[in-house]
Amino acid sequence: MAARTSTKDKILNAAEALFAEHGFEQTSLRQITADANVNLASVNYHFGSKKALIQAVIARYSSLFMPALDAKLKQLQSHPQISTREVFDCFREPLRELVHINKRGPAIYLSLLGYAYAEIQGHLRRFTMQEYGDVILRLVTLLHAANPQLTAEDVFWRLHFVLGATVFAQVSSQALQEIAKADFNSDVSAEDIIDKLIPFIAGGLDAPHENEI
Amino acid sequence: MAARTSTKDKILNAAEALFAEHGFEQTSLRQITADANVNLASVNYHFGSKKALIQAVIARYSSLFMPALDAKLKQLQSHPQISTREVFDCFREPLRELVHINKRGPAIYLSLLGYAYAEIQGHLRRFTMQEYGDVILRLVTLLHAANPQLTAEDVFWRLHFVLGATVFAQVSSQALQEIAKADFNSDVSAEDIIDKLIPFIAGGLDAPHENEI
DNA sequence: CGATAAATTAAACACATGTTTAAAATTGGT
DNA sequence: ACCAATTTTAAACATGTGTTTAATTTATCG
Repeated sequence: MAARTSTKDKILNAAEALFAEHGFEQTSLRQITADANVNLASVNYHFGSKKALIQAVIARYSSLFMPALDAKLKQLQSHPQISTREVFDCFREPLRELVHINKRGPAIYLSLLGYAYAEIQGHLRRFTMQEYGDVILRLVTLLHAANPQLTAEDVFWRLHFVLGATVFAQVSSQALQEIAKADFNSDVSAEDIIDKLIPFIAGGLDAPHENEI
Repeated sequence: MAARTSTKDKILNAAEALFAEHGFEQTSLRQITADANVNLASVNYHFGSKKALIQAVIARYSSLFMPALDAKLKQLQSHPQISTREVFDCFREPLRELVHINKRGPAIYLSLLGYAYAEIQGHLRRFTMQEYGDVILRLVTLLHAANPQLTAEDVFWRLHFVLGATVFAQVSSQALQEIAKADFNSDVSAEDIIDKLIPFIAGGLDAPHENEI
């Protein structure tokens, strides 16, 4: 037997790589099945539809990441004093654990989240929100505890700015890495980007509120 | 004559609204021409191709925005002391001026930039960079002057985090506005979002550099 | 007006997409 | 080894896409 991995897994592996690089809608089933060395019709046989495949790809990561993040957040919750930085550091290890799914798992998952958030009209976002809404709630609560000077609404908005900076950086990471290589002669990995990102988003979240210019 | 505006402008107006909402690839010429009350073939007649239409839509905004931004930046350049906040405030008025193209011009332009940056493989980004590269350079230089404690590379990365937070917030602004309305009973306009955004990105850019966790 | 150019139109084109079908191949259990 | 269930396969399907064509209409101007 030449193929050790099942057809289903071959599809998932090929799909997540292509989805992370080009987005969901821009990736065709023919590209996926060609990369996976698998027949075109097997996607619909094993998953039912392309939409279901997309959800399966994301679910495989979320089901690993979200509980791990939740555990970290719960642990932090018992602390008497909480800083924004500590909250975001909770993401680091659960993200790293995603290498068990794929060597580039952390970057892939963030890209997937970005596309899921931006592309499909609320569909995947709503799915994630109702599946892991309690994790998000805990996250917002902790951030609010770390920044009592902000209103709950300000925390909400800044959290989404954070999400934007993160997924955008990840989605366009390849192009940015090339530019950085050309302009600064520096090699930055996906993890290096996260290291650069965390001080930025922590600083943004901690910024004082201002009413007008 | 029922139509005062030319076919070319009707196409541009319909296209930019659809592009800003759904992205370039997700918007079909048939949607555009239907919204514009115009024949399908007229797009290729007036613009040559869909790609050329996309560039024309963006160019109409950039040719107004970029010189205005550049003027503001030049003006700031003569100041003896420069803060990050002052640099970003340079964006405010040029953005507002875009209402002369469209009432929702500022939001549309930011969305267009977001899709241009994320969707097409470097094509539009490279176009913008070589057309307005000097403006970008002036921007980076000023940000570096405002943050001499950072390396040039750190400024580069943080600037792209800023760009990510901005376009992401704008692209998903509609969904976020609805959530904010439901959760906090607040009405926030596109301009309100920018008001919330600027302290955040200034705080992120001013954050101290850190080597490791 | 009348002729020349410009613009609009309906139709077709060539191609890519997700999905379905029905036959063939493979597998698993007794 | 056999039969039944599962899986794989090639082909077709229906639909949507950007683009082109050729005919018609509208505008321009001597």
